[in-house]
Amino acid sequence: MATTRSRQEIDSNSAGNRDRYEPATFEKKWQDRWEREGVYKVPDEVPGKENWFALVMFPYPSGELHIGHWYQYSGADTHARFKRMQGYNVLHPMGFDSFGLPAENAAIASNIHPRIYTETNIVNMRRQFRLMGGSYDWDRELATHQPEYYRWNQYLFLKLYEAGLAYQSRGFANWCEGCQTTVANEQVLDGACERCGTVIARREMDQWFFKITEYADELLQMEHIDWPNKIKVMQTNWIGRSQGVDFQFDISEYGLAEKHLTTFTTRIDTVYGVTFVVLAPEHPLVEQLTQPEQREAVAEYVAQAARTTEIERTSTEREKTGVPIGAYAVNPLNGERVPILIGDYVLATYGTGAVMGVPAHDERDFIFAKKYGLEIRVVIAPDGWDGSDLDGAYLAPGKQINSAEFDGLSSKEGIEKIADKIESNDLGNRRITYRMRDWQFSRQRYWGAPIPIIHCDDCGTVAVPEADLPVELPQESDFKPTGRSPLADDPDFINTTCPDCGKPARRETDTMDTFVDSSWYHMRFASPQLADAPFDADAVKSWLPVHQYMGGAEHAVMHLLYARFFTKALRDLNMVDFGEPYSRLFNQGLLIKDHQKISKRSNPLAPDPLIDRYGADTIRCYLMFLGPWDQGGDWSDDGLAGITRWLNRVWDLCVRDTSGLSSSGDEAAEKELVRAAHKTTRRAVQDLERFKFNTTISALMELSTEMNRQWESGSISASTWSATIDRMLLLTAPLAPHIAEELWERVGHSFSIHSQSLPDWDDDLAADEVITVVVQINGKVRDRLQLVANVSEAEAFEAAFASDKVKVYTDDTEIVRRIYVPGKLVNLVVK
RNA sequence: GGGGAAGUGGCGAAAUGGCAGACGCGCAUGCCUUAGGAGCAUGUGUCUUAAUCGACGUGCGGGUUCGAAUCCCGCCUUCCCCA
Repeated sequence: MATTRSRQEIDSNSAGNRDRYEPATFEKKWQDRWEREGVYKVPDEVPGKENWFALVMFPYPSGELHIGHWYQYSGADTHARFKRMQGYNVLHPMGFDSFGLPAENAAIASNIHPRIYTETNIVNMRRQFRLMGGSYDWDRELATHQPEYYRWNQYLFLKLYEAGLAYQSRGFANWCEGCQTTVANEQVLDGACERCGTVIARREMDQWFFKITEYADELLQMEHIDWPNKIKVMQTNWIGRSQGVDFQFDISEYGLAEKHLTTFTTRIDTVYGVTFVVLAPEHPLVEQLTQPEQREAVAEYVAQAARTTEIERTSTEREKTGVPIGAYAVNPLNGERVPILIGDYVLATYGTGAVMGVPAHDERDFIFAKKYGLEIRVVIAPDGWDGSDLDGAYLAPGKQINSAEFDGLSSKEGIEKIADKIESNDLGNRRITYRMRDWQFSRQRYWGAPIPIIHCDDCGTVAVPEADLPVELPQESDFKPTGRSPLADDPDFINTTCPDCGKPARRETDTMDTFVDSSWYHMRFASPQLADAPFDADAVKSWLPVHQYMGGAEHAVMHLLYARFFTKALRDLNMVDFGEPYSRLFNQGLLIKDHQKISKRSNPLAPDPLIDRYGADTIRCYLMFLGPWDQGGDWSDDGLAGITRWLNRVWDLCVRDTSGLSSSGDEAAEKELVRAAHKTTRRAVQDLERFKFNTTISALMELSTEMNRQWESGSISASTWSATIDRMLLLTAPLAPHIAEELWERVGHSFSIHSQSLPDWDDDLAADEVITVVVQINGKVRDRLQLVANVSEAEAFEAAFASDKVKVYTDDTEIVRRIYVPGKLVNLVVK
């Protein structure tokens, strides 16, 4: 330091030791003192204060906070600080989502044990969160890879398992070759792995599921939560509720055990238009129904379908293919015998894996029928249809024709009446299906919470007794992925005894999806150190549900859906008394740089050098000033100067020598300054509440300009000046916590500004005395009048007619209408 | 293909039925300075003008209204989600 003088030191020396804003000289000092004095420590209850749980989605410990993290976390911190200064008892905790593939893959790449890698990263990121000036209560920090945390993951799993909400089942799972594990449907984007982009394959294996579908209908109820509509729409679409009918075709002629072939349709009104039936290639009856002469073609097609991804199979662009299997099914409503085909656009996992082919009224069936020369029979007549062939499938409602006794009904009535007939004749049932599948949460990887299950040859699947939790991850396992869980190759881990019969047994070796960890972490924050339960009932009552949740929209149908499910399940187990985890949700936008998402791997921008150069407050404010927080922004260094200048100006205003100010200033000037202060307070408080940090900063910039102007006029009293300084600092504190604290001390107040209340505003003091009334002629602005604030309508018109600029347009014309908007505008409509 | 969000100066943006472009960047001119990646002042949508006045102006085209960036309809473009 003695030899390398900073630019700012040189500046201040050459400027005659002027007192300048040098964040490096005090930011750390305040961070240390906030921590030492526990400014952000929060007890569960404070008399006279309402609790406010401000939760921001916790990060993966990837190693470095990048500027995108800063964007997310400084906005959330600003809002939490705002709420604290509004008088709430604010819980704003931080933790680490420290299990999972990113840490594990990075650890493998650098050949370090995932635990060492993760914990090293956490140390660094905790340091960086401090540099940012986050108002976290570090006593409540949690990390999901710690046995103290994941034992409760295992505990909650057991509770769900006992309640029948977790189960193991064999079936086709989404296999990611890149990640060497299965992933849930929610983690497949466009047929590829959400994490690594590898195309997902189908692989049949034993997997664990949570019965999220049991809550499908309740998950659709979102009127009572204050969430962005966008997220609600995405969840609704993901759940994909559709009402339809299971309808049974007769296949008894083949003498199989199964006498019926069940199809699912949402358009039972078109049932008289069925001219074929399509099965998914994986449908269990395909094998038995296929006739000898078709066997070869069918086998080939089934094999080919198995190699095709689900996304390809259902793509609307792709040609629909299929092969007949030589068998027929009888439509019991009209006795018609129609061919059965297999087609890969039918998925085994949706509905019943079989659909009735109605080419006249379904696009895919239409193309399919054209291609294979199948009959296209119209049963829903379009308006004014002349009986000629259709150019394409007719999907809209219409009138039933060719539909036996239902002819003449509207298709809407047809849906109900035909369903009634099917149910009363025992040919099928109304059924609701969902696009959403159960949540497949077992992973064949090392770095996750072991599923606490023991497999015994005699007793079957046995839950690990609660007293034996946690089932700890073995420290010394070879953690490299092999296609099955690395735990399966660790004899010390896998070999155990059955809790029921005591004979040798094997442990389950799959680990849990990390979304299990994050489905309840908000509850753990209420009592993070509790040793004998996942959470303390009283603490949960104090803090939950989360008042304000903040984070990215990319979790819409993953974390946010899973957490809602978990909360409802725990409610039904009488562990909590609410069904929604997050009462209010706000999604910040994405910060990009050079048209790319900022991430550690692809496009890093490290904040540490920026802080060295500009200070944490400058970076925080700059990020918040880019634009509305929910819209995201584009990082560039260009605009930083504006924030630097503003904070310099704030500094300069606060360190001025006020000894020359008089005890009574000029009345008009004082009024003007007070008005500016109250207006700014109103704007800032209202905008902070709505996460409009950019306009909050604009308002504060305007106030600092106005303060300087009034100072120059020399007619402000010492008391008004200092009251305005206080107001400005209090409003700046949530955004720029360090400079606000430093100046709060310098102007003579005691520690800490962050324990103060935000100032109130008085609408009367904020009101202008003179207002500008716009005069329009036929909607065009022709003059602007300066009038007293409480001007009457008559006076306003009188003033308007007196204006020479207006007279030009009103002479020799007839005024047909006059509009008056109080305090704002006069509009004269002339002819 | 379906659903959703958005489109405003050279740039980030503000205004959600009533003065378009607040605030900031950049730029220009001037002041201060040995110096400027510092500070201060003034100006800055386009056309026209010496300057005013005036005209035009919120992706494009229509509509509703005394009045539309804002509401409605159609189109184009970009982004997100789902196929």
